[in-house]
Amino acid sequence: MDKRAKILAAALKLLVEQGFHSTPTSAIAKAAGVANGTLFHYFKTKDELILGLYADIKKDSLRKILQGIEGQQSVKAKVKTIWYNSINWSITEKEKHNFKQQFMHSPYATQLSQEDLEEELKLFSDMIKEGIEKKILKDIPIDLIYHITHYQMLAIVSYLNLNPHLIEDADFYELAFELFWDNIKRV
Amino acid sequence: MDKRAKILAAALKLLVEQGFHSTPTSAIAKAAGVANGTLFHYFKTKDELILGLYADIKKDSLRKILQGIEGQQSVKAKVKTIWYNSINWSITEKEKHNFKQQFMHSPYATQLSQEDLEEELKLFSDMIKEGIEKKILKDIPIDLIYHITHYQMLAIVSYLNLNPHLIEDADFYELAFELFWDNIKRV
Amino acid sequence: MDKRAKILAAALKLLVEQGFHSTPTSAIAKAAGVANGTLFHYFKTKDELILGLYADIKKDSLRKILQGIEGQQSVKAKVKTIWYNSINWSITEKEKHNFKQQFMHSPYATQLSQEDLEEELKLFSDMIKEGIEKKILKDIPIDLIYHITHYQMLAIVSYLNLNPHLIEDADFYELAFELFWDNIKRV
Amino acid sequence: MDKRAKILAAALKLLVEQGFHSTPTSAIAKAAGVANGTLFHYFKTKDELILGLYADIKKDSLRKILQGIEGQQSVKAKVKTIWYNSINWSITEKEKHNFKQQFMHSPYATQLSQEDLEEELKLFSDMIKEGIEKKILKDIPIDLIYHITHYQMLAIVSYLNLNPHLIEDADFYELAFELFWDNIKRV
DNA sequence: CATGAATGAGGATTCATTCAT
DNA sequence: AATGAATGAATCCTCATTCAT
Repeated sequence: MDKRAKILAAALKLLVEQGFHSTPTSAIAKAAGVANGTLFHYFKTKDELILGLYADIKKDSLRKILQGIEGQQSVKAKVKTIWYNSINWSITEKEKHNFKQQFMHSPYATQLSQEDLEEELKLFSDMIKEGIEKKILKDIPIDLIYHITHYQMLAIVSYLNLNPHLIEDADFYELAFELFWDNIKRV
Repeated sequence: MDKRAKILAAALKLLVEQGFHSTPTSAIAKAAGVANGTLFHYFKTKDELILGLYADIKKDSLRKILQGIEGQQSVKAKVKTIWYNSINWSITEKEKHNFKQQFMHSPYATQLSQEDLEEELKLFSDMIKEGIEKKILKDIPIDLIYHITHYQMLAIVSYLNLNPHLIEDADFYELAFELFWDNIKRV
Repeated sequence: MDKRAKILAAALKLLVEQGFHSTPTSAIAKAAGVANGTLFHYFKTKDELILGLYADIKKDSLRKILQGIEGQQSVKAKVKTIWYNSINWSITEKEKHNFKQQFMHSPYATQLSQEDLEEELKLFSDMIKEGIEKKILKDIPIDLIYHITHYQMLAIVSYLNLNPHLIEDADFYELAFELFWDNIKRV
Repeated sequence: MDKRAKILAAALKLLVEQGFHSTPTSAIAKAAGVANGTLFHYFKTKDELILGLYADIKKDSLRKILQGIEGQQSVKAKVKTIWYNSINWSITEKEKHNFKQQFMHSPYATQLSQEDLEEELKLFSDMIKEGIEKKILKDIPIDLIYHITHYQMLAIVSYLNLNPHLIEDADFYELAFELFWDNIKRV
């Protein structure tokens, strides 16, 4: 692992544990095993480090979420794959998930471009559109469906973190997905 | 308005705008129209101010959310009242809602007691239990229903903030509630 | 006990325990059972309180030290009385003794007038002069004898505080006085 | 002189002049010609600076006090060497002496370990023991002799500071030592 | 006399950032 | 590229003192 990666890894751990402002860059450098100044060689400012970390995490998240979607035929199967991948990523990459949540609810979020915010929506809007056209999904605005979906997944992640024994329980995922599907499917 | 209230009001405004750590206590005092030391006369530390503000906001939120629930007969009417009150509070008290969200995703949240975290759940669990027993709601864990409900409301609030013209649209609330009701009602 | 006395008593206790600058006037007022402002009604400033406390303590010390000296005939008996009274006062009024020591080694000491500093010396100089003239004491400067005497007593007080079991031991006082007497008596 | 030494030198001067609590760290840094933060780079807290200064001064004092003692044969010659070295150090290093006195009479002194307090006693106890065994010194507890000796030296230092013309007067030192010697020698 | 809320200057400490090596 | 000593602005908090009641 090169120094840049070491710094990012240390930053992720400490920023999530202690919060953005309560984590000095010196602590990050120390945890990364590099000198104080080295951190600023790779990231011009602390903000750049945090924004860079967010970008890295988001890229990682999107990549993992889309895995296996190509092989799926039906809209429901595609949605299920994404739904499962999302929750799986948030559980296995708990620190990254927490970082994202903390980031999105901090003043840093205002620095994100419109484009950035809508990136995820765009990836899924074709699939949602297809679902609506095929009368599988409710005929409501695409971004409303996206919103509901996103928060449904957050609900399940939060619930799993409070009930960790369910993480390995395949039945629970089935149940949770069907709950969610009732929410958006056309009746 | 007494000085304590002035300080809390100024704190709410600034903390939401600039974030917890980027808001100096001096700025809060100035905005409240009191001397620097006065803030510390009412709140021993900045943390105590933030925790105190959270407690105040939570109390306000719970009070408003429960309004009018006594008059409702059916489980669905009760749930609808709470659902509507919640969203209404989050929209009309946008700053307070944002503060709560930022607070819950910050390291401050870890300072909350278990009791504190479950307070809202407890208030609603009887109603949820009644719904399950009467075969109106799905037969799944109470706290799972609570979780889903909570996040559904967050989704709608977030969606309304992105589409402010819908805030006055009664039809949208009907639509959104029915969506949500599909999610938890027994089929 | 009136409020002024209560304040002085509380000040003595806290100032000795925590030091002059680490003891807020608010803590003194609280310990004295009076309001913050009341302290400043009796003492215009914190410095005035400390100086006033010193003055009180010094007066108390001098009064006790001179007790019973009138009844003594010989120079040695007079010196012994003073020597014993001094040590006794420092042991029984330990807090006052410690306050005096801390005061004398602090920058406050520079605020004392020359007169103030020499008051004790003057009280004893006649006795010392008599001792020298009667060839009982060594023929060395009066203030040197006074200095040596003063520090001898401090030595014994310090030693007694480290060995508290000797405080009740009359033999020890005899021994200690003879040691000291060897120091200043003419041979 | 490196920055750490510059800070210690400035601290010594200012702390003695103005007292521990009346001397801001900013004033020390300024006097040392370094930035405010630099002081905290070398000393984590103001307390650590003061404790560190005390440790340095004590080391310096002990080193100077023991100089030349190896060459002395008799117990009296050894004691005289130490007595003279001690007074000499206190007079030439007046600021350090005053710092030590102020420190020992402040609440900082309670932070010293038992070991720390007894270090000087231990250095001299062999010599005192030898003196008692050879029937040169009075047969009284070793630590009592040490106490008396220590305070005798303080008395002379205090006297010399009030009478500076005697500092160069070799006869005075002879006189003062003989006075002291009468105090502890066996008769 | 007594109170205690209010003040605001002052001080210890932190920390992002720079830069000479 | 890497280091870590050095910087000084920024911030939390303290506390002597005032004053309206």
